[in-house]
Amino acid sequence: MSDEKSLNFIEEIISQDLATGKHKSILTRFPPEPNGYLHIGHAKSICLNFGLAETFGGATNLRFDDTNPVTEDTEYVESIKADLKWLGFNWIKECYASDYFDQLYAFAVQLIEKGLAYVDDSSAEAIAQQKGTPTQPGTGNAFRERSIQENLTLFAEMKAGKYNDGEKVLRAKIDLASPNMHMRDPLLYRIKKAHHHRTGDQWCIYPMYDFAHGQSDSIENITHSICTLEFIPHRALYDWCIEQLGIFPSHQYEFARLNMTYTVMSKRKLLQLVQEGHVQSWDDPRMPTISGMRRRGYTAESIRDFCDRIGIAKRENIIDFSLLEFCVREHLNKIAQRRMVVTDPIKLVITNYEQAEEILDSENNPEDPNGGTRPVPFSKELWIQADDFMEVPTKKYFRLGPGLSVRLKSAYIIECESFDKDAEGKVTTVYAKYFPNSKSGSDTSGIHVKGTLHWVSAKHAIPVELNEYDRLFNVEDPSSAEGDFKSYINPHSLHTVTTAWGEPALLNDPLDARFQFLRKGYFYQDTNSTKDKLVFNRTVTLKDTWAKEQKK
RNA sequence: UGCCUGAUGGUGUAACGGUAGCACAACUGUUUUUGGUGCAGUUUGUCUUGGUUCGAAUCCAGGUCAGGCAACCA
Repeated sequence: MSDEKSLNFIEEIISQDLATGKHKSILTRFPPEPNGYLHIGHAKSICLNFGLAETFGGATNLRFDDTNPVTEDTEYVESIKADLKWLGFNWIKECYASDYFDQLYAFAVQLIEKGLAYVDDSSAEAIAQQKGTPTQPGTGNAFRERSIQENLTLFAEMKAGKYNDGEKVLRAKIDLASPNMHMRDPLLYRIKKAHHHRTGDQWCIYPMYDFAHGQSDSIENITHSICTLEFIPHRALYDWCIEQLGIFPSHQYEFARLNMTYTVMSKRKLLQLVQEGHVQSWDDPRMPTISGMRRRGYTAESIRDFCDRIGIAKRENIIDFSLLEFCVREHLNKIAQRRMVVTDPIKLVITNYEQAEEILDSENNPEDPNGGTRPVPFSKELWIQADDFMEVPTKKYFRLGPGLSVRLKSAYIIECESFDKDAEGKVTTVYAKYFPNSKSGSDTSGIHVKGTLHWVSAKHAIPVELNEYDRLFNVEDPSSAEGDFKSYINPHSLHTVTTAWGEPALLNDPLDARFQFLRKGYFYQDTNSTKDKLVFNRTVTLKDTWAKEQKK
């Protein structure tokens, strides 16, 4: 570890554990509950857990924390695995907490035998009340004093299905006066006569998180069990279970979860967005889900780079969305194929161009010396952007206007001569002459222009549809803003451009190609795109210093 | 009134008693056949009050602020 890069606090703990011989090698785990789709916050945890194993020569288990049958489903198991693979991570073992149900049951029996657990017949409300408050100790009840034998019998009956949901629970017997609420006789098992996606109807009692997670870690010999800050108060219980059971001492460490500006990260809120139709699906490109980002065109590399850059610490944070965008642009700039697409088109007629057409070459990627070129047809009538022409140009406007000259990318320098307007005063056609000796690559004209425009030959153009995305919320922190977070949804987060013209090369490009549409942004073909109707999602815009200049 | 975390520029994150650094953002300039990219630069920071020390972001004590802690969820 001679890197200049400093270690985060978990890496420091691990390198010490390795140095002191506490562990010969490390084993981490990523433990999602299969009740929803993975999002960028999970990606942080994934990159941490798998990254740690990579850095220190260990391995990582994928473990589904499936102890609540009513919320979980195999659909989620599959999507989680797909997202993980797409991100580029490989787990050494695929595990399920439900694989340990027998073992966990035996652990509970052990605790009862040691007089450390009891069956409680109280209602949920009664138990909550008896727990006291953070400032007041809890009070016991008579069930707490049941004999070991009685508890054993009752617990076996719970397992056998003798009781209904909510009739009885198994609780640990710890300390009702503990300043840590989680130690006030926490629930270990509850009755749920529900179908489990893996164990079916084999069980009707299910372990709670606190009785399943640490023991699962221990069973798998996880050395470093890493979770988020809200589990800090659970650690005492995690340790208590392991100690009382005398099993492999896994340890829990906590880091701060990811928050990002202009988005929400809780599963509950994301679910609302989908169910109430604010977005179209879990993989809507505006969602912070892994599948949404994938569909939008973010690369796995850029997401991993992002997770690397945000760091790991214990303080609450809210990361600028622009950092994610930076990571995406940085990667895409290196790999994206350059293409020309005109949105909001107006006609440009080259008055002195007499050939039927000619084929020009344009570089696929100026950042890649081996990127090669593609043929681009040029002709007398072209499409250009409406905002690349101004009837009365402002200062520092480097585009087209009466008498102004620009270069057409990979083609010729032109000079604007005149223009037509329609009845409403909207410019419809621009007329310009071209300089035949200014052809790209063999320019002998000696003319210097400040602007270069992208264009598409009208008779060769293919129609494309573009989905332009903006941030989903119009405030930085919708979750802590006053009122309902949904009232801060940006109504313009999706703008669909139905009449755009693309260059013909697009027809032959592979489905999963990454594009930069010159001067517009990075684009990626949508899952609903077809050969007959090409649909592209805007992954991210280009940085636009001209737009900033205009705002001044 | 309790317990647990934490506090370094706008946002993240380093500095492990000895020069407060890096990245993003913002802003300049420069290069450019993308107002992209690249390159160079600028601005902005140790929550507070005491103490220990030659020397404190770092150690100690008090305070302040922020977040968390009670679900038959994870």
